[in-house]
Amino acid sequence: MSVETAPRRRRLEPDARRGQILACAVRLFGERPYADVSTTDVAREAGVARGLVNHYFGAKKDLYLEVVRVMVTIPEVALERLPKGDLRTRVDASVTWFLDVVSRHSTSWLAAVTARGMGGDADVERVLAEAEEVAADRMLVAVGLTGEAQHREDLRGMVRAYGGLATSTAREWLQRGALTRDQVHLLLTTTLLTIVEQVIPQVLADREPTRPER
Amino acid sequence: MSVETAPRRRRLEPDARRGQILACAVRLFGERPYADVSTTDVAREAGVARGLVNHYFGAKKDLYLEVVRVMVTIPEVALERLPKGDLRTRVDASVTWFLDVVSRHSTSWLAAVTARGMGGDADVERVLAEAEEVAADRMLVAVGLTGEAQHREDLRGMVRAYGGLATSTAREWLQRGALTRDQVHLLLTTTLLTIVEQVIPQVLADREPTRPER
DNA sequence: GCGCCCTGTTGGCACCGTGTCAATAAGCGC
DNA sequence: GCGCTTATTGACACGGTGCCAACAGGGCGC
Repeated sequence: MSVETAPRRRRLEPDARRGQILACAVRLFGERPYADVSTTDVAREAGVARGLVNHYFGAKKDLYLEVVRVMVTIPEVALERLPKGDLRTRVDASVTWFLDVVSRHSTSWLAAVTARGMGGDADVERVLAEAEEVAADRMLVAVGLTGEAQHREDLRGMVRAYGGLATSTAREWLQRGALTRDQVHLLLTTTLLTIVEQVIPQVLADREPTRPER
Repeated sequence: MSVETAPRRRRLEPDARRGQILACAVRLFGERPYADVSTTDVAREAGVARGLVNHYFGAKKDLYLEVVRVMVTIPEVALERLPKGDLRTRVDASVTWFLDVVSRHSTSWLAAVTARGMGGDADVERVLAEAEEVAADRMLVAVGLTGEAQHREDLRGMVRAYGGLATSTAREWLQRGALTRDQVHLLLTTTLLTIVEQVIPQVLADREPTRPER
């Protein structure tokens, strides 16, 4: 009667084990704040000794960085097939796409965005900033503002700021339930349209008072 | 030659001691993230035994809550003397006031806002939410949207969302230096104007399809 | 002025979570 | 089956936290 059907130790390939632990960590950090999740919890969840977590990820903060990176990495699948139509259409489609993706991964996305740096940690801030960066660039091409090489930095700043609006608005919808999806959609499209049509042209114009016309 | 000018122990009134410790904590948490500030640091900064910190504030998190509460509490002095003029004027004045106050207390304000809950902590989130609430209400009266009793919740949601834009935009200016104050001012005024004039009327209209006209 | 008592203040204790490392055994090749 | 590589473990030390009984500052009554 072989009771020991499961050997207490099972060897996995490093990549597999690492991925399994990371998956468990993502789940736990998604439902509880940073300080309330111990590496022991992660290890228990993965059915593994606590030391192994440190072996694969180093410090707890490093594990958390990986987790946040996974959480904010959005499936960059589509978005390549919507640049047709005028500005309003593209803006509308972009907002729709954004609301779709955040509502689908709402819990983990909320956790990642809410966890703005476990109290101002520099490294976490960096990871969030990188994600903002790619999102902003993607948004720039979506609304067709790829040129303007010399103002690229100003534009990125504007779009990153708009990202803050998108984040807080989505939170009002998904977390607080204070707004409906339609209201959020309306707010985000109208605002983005205003920024692109009114704010950005004025910024581009103001930046070169040194070279009037010619 | 009385060398012992300073008795190693000095008794202060509870309020005074508590306030002194809190002031030191505000300074430390303003320049370093939550995890990097130990209660020992706070005690040393205040020239006091570590146990006293726990005696007055309980757990470290409770002290942090007090600190955040202090950081986000804005001097509610003025703002009562700007409701003259049309909408554009009032919006402009409100944004100017906001930018003034955040730039004056930039470091502590940034620390508080960036510290979105030390990794999603519920209590810290609550304190931030309360601050957002009063800021939103203040903004509502500033732009003259006090009526509309039945839509108050929707309006507050909108304004809170706009607060996210204000936050991220100010961060682009103060922390990243990616935008100038003029650019921030332009973005915030134009956007707020759009929200009040275009988005909100539509929301108010859409909410009552059950009572068409009469 | 001298003591007493109230209470602000201290130092040390026990506990928990983390990071590290040598020891262990799983599983593949022979 | 044997041995070797290495994934995995358990125990150790360390630092930070919360708690508590003991201490002493300084105001009060005498």
